[in-house]
Amino acid sequence: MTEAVPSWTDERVELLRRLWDDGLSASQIALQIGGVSRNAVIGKVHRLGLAGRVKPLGQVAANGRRKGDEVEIEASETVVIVEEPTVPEPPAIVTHRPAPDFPLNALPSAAPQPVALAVSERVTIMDLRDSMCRWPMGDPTKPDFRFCGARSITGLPYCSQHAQIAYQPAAERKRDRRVAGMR
DNA sequence: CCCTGATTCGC
DNA sequence: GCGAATCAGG
Repeated sequence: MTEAVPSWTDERVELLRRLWDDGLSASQIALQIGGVSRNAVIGKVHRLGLAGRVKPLGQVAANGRRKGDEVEIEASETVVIVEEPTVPEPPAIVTHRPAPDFPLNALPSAAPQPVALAVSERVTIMDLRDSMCRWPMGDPTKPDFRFCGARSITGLPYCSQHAQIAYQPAAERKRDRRVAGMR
């Protein structure tokens, strides 16, 4: 069965609103809601009339694209006063309870390693640069402890692989039907 | 190249 | 209504 995604149910729309309002990007929202592409998210956002959220300060940035249309110099500059002059959009992604932190995987086999990717990159805290996945690998008390180090999703501390593990969408657990290996 | 959101348009 | 493809930009 292809367990077709419910489409935009009230709950999903609600979640979408929340996340969008929290300033998450469409792709991030798509990952969390699950089953939808970022395009789908953007499309929905527009249809809901949520588009044009808080702009990155200053630039009201009109739409950049206008196909066969000529200039449209209407728009009375009713410049919006930014509500919060000092709000850099912190990590508001905590909708589903995040990340298991290192102390946990000290357990025999509770270590988060369902990801069998080619662990080509694994870095020590020293080499952990920005935009690198901070998923812990190994025992933090041992010298061989490393972080995933793969490219993290913008705005998140993890790469796409680990982000999906850390931030699992509120799955519809009607009867729980987790089939391993979708996609 | 990575990422953003915006728009169009066939379904 | 939906979202892939596309566009425009950072």
